[in-house]
Amino acid sequence: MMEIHGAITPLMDAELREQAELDIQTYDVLLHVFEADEGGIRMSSLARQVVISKSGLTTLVDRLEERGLLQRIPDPADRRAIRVILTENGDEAFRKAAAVHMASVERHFLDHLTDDEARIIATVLNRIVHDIGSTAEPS
Amino acid sequence: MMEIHGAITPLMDAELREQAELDIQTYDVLLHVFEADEGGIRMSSLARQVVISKSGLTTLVDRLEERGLLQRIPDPADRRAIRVILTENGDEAFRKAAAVHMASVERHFLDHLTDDEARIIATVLNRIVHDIGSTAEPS
DNA sequence: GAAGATTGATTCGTCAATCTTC
DNA sequence: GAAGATTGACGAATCAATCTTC
Repeated sequence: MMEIHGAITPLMDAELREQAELDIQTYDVLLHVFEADEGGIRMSSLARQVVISKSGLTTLVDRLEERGLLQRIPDPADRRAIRVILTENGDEAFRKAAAVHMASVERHFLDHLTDDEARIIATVLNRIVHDIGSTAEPS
Repeated sequence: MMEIHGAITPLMDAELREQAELDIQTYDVLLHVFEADEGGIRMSSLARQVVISKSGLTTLVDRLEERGLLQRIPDPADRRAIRVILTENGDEAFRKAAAVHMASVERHFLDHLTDDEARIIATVLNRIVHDIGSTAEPS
């Protein structure tokens, strides 16, 4: 699995860069902001969902805000917190990137599987995600 | 799969660091050097096998040579090339790390699968590795 | 005092350029 | 001129420390 991930990720990353001007890390961030919708999502919550540290997310959001894809807004309920939302441009860029990404996943992964295999893999992976989430919660 | 990888890799990386004083990247490099054995392996060949650039590998091997785990030796057949071999310490460190890593893989991954599922996944992943290797050979 | 977020120092990876050997 | 490897400049991620608000 490590090998697959190591082989496929660079391919998808390259395709996203070329066709959507986004790296895969950024795509992941935009995805979670997109899914949040309505009032956006907290920085700390976002940092937990993507594979990046809190401070790493700060600088990444800095860059995306400069590019006009994201916007920071104050949290109405907690003055310590900052919420992040997609701009018009960010929404557009994400939708375009999502199409590219879906095509990548299909071509590099799903096309190599039968339906039965895909079902089994989905089942297993979901189970592992669930198991890990419940047991090994690192500090 | 991205999610699993993002969740498991940090766990295994942390365990390797704590119990074997190696990060997962380094483990991967030592593994390939270990598998080469007898005369070692070329830097460029190693760079292709692990997920890292040529120059990134140079600096990583620099650090591992300073720690006394690896050693550079001239290639007897090609004076441009440099071969990398494990030192005694490197061999010992790798064997220890391998034990830790195997235990991690079992606990975080294999234990969540039935034998049938493991077989199917192995089959599928091998097929994908093979397919990718034959089609998308990036320049 | 703890949670949310940022900043600064350090570390490491990548890219382009360079040097040597084929 | 191409392949093997290294170097230096630059970008970005992590950790610890800091500031503000709860």
